[in-house]
This record gives sequence, structure tokens and C-alpha cells, in this order.
Amino acid sequence: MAAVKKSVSVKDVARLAGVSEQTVSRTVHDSPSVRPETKERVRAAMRELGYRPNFAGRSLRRGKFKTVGVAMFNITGTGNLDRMEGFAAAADKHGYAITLTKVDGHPYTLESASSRMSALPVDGMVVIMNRMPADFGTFEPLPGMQTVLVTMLEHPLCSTVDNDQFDCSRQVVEYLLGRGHKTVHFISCPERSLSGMRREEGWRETLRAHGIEPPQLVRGDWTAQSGYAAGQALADDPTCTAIYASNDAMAYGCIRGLESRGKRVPQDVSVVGVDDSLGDIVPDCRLTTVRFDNKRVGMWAVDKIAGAEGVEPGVEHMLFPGVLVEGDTVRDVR
Amino acid sequence: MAAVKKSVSVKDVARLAGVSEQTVSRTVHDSPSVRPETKERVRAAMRELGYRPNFAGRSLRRGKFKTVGVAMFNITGTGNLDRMEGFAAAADKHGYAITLTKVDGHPYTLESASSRMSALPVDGMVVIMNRMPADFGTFEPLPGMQTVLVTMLEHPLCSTVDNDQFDCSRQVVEYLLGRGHKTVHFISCPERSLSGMRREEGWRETLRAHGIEPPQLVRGDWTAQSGYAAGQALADDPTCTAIYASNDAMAYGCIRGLESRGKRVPQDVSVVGVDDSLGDIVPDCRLTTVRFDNKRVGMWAVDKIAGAEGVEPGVEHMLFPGVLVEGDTVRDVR
DNA sequence: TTGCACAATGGCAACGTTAACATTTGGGTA
DNA sequence: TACCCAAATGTTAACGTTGCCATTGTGCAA
Repeated sequence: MAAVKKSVSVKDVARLAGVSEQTVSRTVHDSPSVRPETKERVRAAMRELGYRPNFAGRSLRRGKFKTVGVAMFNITGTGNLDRMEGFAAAADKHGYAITLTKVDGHPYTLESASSRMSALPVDGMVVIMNRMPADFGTFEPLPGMQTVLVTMLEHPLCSTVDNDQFDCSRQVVEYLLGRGHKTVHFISCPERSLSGMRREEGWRETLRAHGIEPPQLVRGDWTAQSGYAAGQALADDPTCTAIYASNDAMAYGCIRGLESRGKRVPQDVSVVGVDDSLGDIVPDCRLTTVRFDNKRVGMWAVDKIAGAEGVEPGVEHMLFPGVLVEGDTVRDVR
Repeated sequence: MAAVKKSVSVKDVARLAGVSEQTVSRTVHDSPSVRPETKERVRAAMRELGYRPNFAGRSLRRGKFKTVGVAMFNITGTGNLDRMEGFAAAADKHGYAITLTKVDGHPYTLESASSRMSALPVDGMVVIMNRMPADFGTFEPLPGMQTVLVTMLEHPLCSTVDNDQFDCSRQVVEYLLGRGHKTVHFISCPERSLSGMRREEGWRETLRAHGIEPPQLVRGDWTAQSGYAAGQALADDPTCTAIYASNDAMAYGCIRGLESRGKRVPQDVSVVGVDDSLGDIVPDCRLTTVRFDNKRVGMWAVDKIAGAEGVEPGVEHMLFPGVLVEGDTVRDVR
């Protein structure tokens, strides 16, 4: 078996089928102006030679790649898998592909993501932001490269999309107040997290909007251990009847911490988390939490690029609210 | 501000800089045979026009895309994020990009993954297998498209790489036997999981190799709930002093199930999991488990493709062993 | 028979880049 | 001065595809 020296082109197929290159091209695109029997002959030739259309030639001719680039600073991050599911689903829908790139976070700038993408075969790009890039205010997307940022911050030149973390806290706080709690304690996250800070703002402002001065928050670090410590600390606070934790791991840790101090959940204290990430990992706890649809966020981002064939697309900002999922960790105290 | 009509090409840059197209190309590639001052002039022109090299033209000329395609049937799967981290890292190292595609699993065949990739700008492809594809035995990779499968099964025509699930069970069983346990009970997973079945085989065969007839296994479904039930069931079995669960969620569930029946871990029963996925989610449990390096698996797969510039690469099969991480859930009974 | 419409196919050029080869320039040596 | 060498730059062609326009063939109405 001789090695395949070079890829077969329309020219080779045309020669074998005894037609012109153009007819081969038309057959590939299933044009109605090729006789069925000719088509069949061409297709037979394609099969025999193992012809596959060359992407480079095609996009050079078309000036389009039918591909969306995704730039990530951190690939391993909560919700990234679901977002990718969304990217892939939306891309699929439009006949697009996804090109994934890890961007070095030093410096953490949109510019570095953008220049990384600029030489790749993409028609537009999505950047997943976890922190605040140094050049957020000054960044300009590459001309002709539609850019969508996954973040809650609004950008003047790029469309943005994310989960609504502020509204998430509003939902949780109002849910707890609605069930009779006089205030809501909060276990926060490290201060450099953008989404975490919005959650904190939402908690604080919603309480104020109800005329309640927010109590001292307990700072956590996303881990169950920190939630455990927070739970132990809050167990001794008689005013604490409801706790809202920035994520489910801390919420679960908090529950165990409370238990270790003789407090029962939800009988003595109610606990709510965020992320709906405990699912199948913890056996005995149906945590009340907020579920985000990261897949939808991902789909929106890619839709924005792949859905805008040719038309000059405007800058748009989209926030998707989470859904509060009731578990067994909140008690009605009315 | 006039809209950018068409992309700027070397021709435009050459005209503005007053040099030939070739000199522009040479400047882009930082060839030493261009005078520094000429280079600077060309670069200035590039900046002014916002020139970005066109990927299509480039790969058409080169016959290479410098891109590896990744086909997944399920994007949301344990370890996929780490694998992608590995794909991206290895691609980066070689100056490659990653193109991600979700393949419809109906039918679940390598052929469908392959044909999906065939029209994309990729030099090789990686397929992540979760189940047994219908055409595993008969599949032939596309000519000229180096194909790597992420699976434990060896394929005659494609390189393969994965974690060594068999060895993982061997390690766990021998570790527990080494600490004095007379046998090891097993909580399995659904039967359609390839890696899960290898874990089961490893458990069974290692026990037999030590002259121990494997006890009746308890079938789980990956969830902590099923582990909880298994723990309760095994709590009444006086021969059960050590339990090996197919994943950490079931192991944790099992611990809680045992506790609910008055058994303490590790004092009464030792428990070992697999995956090291509990990390920051559970506060009060340092589970003994096996950690896999999925990033390394991903890197190996992409290295195999991107690292083989031009040379005809042979078919190779690689299994990476996991590392047993000692926690606080195993007791020495010697 | 001629003319005409329409279906089917072919020829050509261009997309942007770069390898291979060709040409010019400047400086040094015999 | 004539010559040669190397450095610097230019010219040409080709990669594979497809839009545009030209050409050929076929059937039908005038």
C-alpha cells in the first residue's frame, strides 16, 4: 500500500470522473443543475479517491471560516464544562466549529486573548473572564472580529453575557425574608472573584432595600472547610437563623459545621447555597440552592457570532437569572 | 469611520511600505535576511493597516493547519475539564490550536466522529470514548489524519491513551490487603461504563491473584445516594471490613450510610474511593482515594499528533497509572 | 427550417500566502 | 578597474475552491 502523498483535490476527482472541476464543486454542494447520473459518477470518483474538501481552499475562497474561537484564562473553572456544552451546541446548530485556546494570564488582559486569536481561523471570539482584566476599559476588539465577553460587566464595544449574580442574591435574600427570617447572614468568597463580588453586593443591597442593615459577613474561600469554620462561628450567634453561602461547597460545609455545634438544619438554622453543584456527591442533603444555566450562556455567546451572518451586529448585554431550587435546608419561621 | 470592507493582505502592506509582498512575508516570520530598518517600516505599515495574517491562505500554502480536532460524544463528563487543560497545554507547546466538536451519539460510532472532523481544518484528531462504539473493531482512520483514541481499549490502527483503571483497582486492593484486611468489598458502577468495568475486573482479578474469592459486589450508579444504600447494606455484613467504591461520591455516600447504621469509618470499616473529586466539597472527610492525571492523558494525546511533524507516526498505546492518596478512611488491622 | 429558451457543463480568475528561484546592490579583493 | 561574493529584495507560481461568465446541447414553438 503506497503512502498517501498529497491530499486529493477537486482536480483529481474531476479527472477521474471525466468532468470539470466546477461540476465536482457543484456536486459537493448538491447543486440542482447537475444531472443525477453525473452526480453519481462524481460521487463514485470521490469515494474511490477518498476526497475530502479542503478547508483552507474553501475558506480562502469564501473569506469565512465558520468557526468561533473561545479564549479561556482558566480552563478548569466552575461551569466551564456546561458553557462549552453550550458553545458546542450553538456552533453545531449553525454549522460552525469551536476553536479553544488557553490564554496565558500574564498579563491578564483582553488584548492578550485577542492577539492570540487573531491568527487563528475564526470569524469571531468569545472570552471567558474570571477576573477583571487590566485593559477592560480601553480594549478594542479586532476589526471584523465580533467579540463576546462572558462577564457581568458591561463593555462599550463588546457584547457581554453571563449569569445574573446580583439577581441571584436578591432571589435568595427575598426568599429567606419571605419565609419569616429577620435577617440573612452571608458567607462570601475571595475578593478577586467578579461573580462572587456581585453576589455580595446583591445580598447587601437587597437587605438594605428591605430596611435591614446587613450583618457582619464571614469571608470564605470557596472550600467546604471554610464553610465549616463559618458554620461553627455562626452557630453561637443567636441572631443567625438564615445563612446564605456563596457556593454549595461552603453551604454544605456550613451545615456540617453547624451540626458540630449542636445546631440542626433546617430546624435551628436555614442554609442556602449557590451553583447546584452538590448533586450526586453528597448523599443526605437536598440543599436549597440557585441553579444557573451555563449552557444557555454559552449558547447565547456563540449564537451572537454565528447567528449574525453578514449583518453588522450591535453590541448587546445579556444576563440570565438563576432559578432557586428548593431543597430541605430552609425552614419557614413565620 | 468607514467600515472595514475587506481584510488587509500582504499586498496592501507591501504597497504601503514600498516593498515586495515577499519582504512582508519575511518580516512576519522574522527572517534574518531583512534589514532591521526595512522590517521596522513593514511593521509600521502592518500596524497602520491592522494587518493580520490570513489563516486560510497560510494553511493552503503550507498544507498544514497546526490544529488538532477533539471529538467528544459527551462534553460533560468526569475529567473532561482536566483533559482539555491537557489538550490546550500540549497544543500551546507546539504552537497548535484545538478545535472542539460535539459528536451526536446516534449512532455511537467512531465513523461519525471521523466524518464530522473530516471537513474541519485539523491535522489530526482525538476522540474521547466513554462507551464502546459500534464500529470499534472495523474503524479505519481517515488517510493522512492521525487519530488518537482516549480509551483503555487497544485499537490496531489508532493510538490510544487513558488512565489505567485496572491498575487502579490493583493498587487499592493490594493496599487494603497489605493493611491486613481479609477481603475487599466493591461498590461498582453501571455496566455500560468502560472504565468502570475495567475497575471491576481489576478488583476481581487482583483478589483472585491473592487467592481470595471476590465477595458479592454491590451495584451502584455513580451517585452518593447509591453509595449510601450500599453502605447501609454492607453495614450488616460482619465479613466486610474494607470497601472499595468505584468513585468518590459513592465512597462518601457509603461512609454516611455506614455511619447511619452505627459503623464508624475507619474504626469499624475502611473505605477507599476513586477520582479524588471530593476535594473542596466535603468538609470533614479526607477520603483515601486514587488520583488520576487527566491533564497528562490529554497532553499525551495532543503531543502524539502535534509532536509528530511530518514523520510517519506509529500506533502506540499508553496507560497512565493513578496515584493512591492516603486519607483518613483506612485503618490498619494487622 | 430557424430561432429561442433553458438545462447542463466547462474555462478562467481570484482569494492570501510563501517556497523557490531571480535579480539587484554594496563592499571588498586581486 | 574588474571581478566576485553575500546580503537584501523582487518575481513567479502554486496551494484548493468556487463565483462568474461562456459554451454546448436539447427540446419546442414559430
